[in-house]
Amino acid sequence: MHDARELIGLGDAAVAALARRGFRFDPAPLAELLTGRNAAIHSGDELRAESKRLAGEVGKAAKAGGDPQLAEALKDQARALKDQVREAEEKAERLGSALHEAMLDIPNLPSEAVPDGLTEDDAVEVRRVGAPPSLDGPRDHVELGEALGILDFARATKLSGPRFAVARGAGAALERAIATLFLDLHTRRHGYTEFSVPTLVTRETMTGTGQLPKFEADLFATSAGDRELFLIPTAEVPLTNLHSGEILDEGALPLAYTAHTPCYRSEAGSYGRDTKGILRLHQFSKVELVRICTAETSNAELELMVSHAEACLVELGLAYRLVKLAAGDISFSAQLTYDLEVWLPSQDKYREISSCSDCGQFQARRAGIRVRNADNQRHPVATLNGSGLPIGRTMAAILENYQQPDGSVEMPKALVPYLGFSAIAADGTLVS
RNA sequence: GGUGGCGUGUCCGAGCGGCCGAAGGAGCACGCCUCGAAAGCGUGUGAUGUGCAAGCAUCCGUGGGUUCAAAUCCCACCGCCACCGCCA
Repeated sequence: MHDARELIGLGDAAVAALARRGFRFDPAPLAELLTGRNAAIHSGDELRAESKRLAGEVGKAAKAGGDPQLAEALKDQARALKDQVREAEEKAERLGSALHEAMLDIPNLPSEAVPDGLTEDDAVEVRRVGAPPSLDGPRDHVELGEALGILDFARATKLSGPRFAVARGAGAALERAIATLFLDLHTRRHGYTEFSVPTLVTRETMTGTGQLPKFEADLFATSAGDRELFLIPTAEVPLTNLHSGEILDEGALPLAYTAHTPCYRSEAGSYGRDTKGILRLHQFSKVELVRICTAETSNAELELMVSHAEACLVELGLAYRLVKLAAGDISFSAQLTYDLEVWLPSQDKYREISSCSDCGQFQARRAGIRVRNADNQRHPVATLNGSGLPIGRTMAAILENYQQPDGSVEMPKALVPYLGFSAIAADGTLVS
């Protein structure tokens, strides 16, 4: 969420910046709500001050044992004043919440560093790392996974419907090994603190990071009795909201948090896309990175976080490229986003595996996360989040990139200690 | 789910319906003292809104209510603690 005064003050610059991401912004009605609300607050304050003064006089009149008629007259005045106070308060409340609701629907401003364009095709490539393997007629991860007996889509559908997967034997072990490798990497080498967090969260928590109120259709929700909880689409939500409503000491920043959690997404609106395999599921698991820092350092922090996500791919020996997303393609809360795309031999192209975003102060304002600086001033912090990395897509990339002509799949060296085997033979047996 | 107790500032902890944003401690910051430190002494030390500012207003778990006036009275809810029941 933006600071209303600031956004309105930006005027045409804000309109232009939001237009870059395809959002039509009209500051006029907001400005009207803001000035109306402030005027109502002001008059309410004045009336209340007068009311307090009167109450004091009533007290004096009554205590002094003075004129009881005077006290009664003052009470009448005070009663009349109270109606006016209430009126002003209601007006301020009404205009204030209208303003707030309008503000909740306005996306973050793309940073100037973000390239123009509205689609993923407008992303700008930053660099390519590693060389895709040369494979003759590569099989895709679905074919490989089913042949090896480590992925079972038919039974997953039986259990839960489309867009779910079952991993079996070495497949399940592989998921577990990948997650552990990533967590070890981030906690031991990159300095992140690991968390285990709730994956069901309140509406308020979802609003803090910007998933709500606008994108309710993308979420799975649960209810039990009169309780309503949402399944997290990413650990970004609980990790970032860990500090909602808090004032942090500048010296404690940056905070670097990681968690491995299941993620749930309705995937509404992606009907035709990636219907096959484990690239796009309603439930997947992911190791997430979150950094909380001052607004001034968020640029550098984003570069750092991207390097941490990249390290996962380097560690696994997977070829990838880094792209900077176009203004129209970054997520609602982001002001700058890098995507990591891993090479997928079956598709003969790079596919998104990580999204690393600098949300600036946008989420912090919603969630009320602030920092106190040396001068005792308070400002919203900056929040960043990135996948580091999703387990399923990583597994798909490993299967496809490490497949051998004989139908077996080698395991990346970094995973062997976690797995206890170095390859899966074509018939599904493990090679130690 | 049942019964009882409790929810006040960074923490502990007082608080009679008006003089309470709130006593008193602790902590922290600064100053004095000291060769330096500890102790001691002094001063300061919450947040939010609004306003150029001075200021004004709001906040004592949350939301309602009573009253001219609520941290203080009433109601509901939430959370925490203890015991009981149930349970992975």
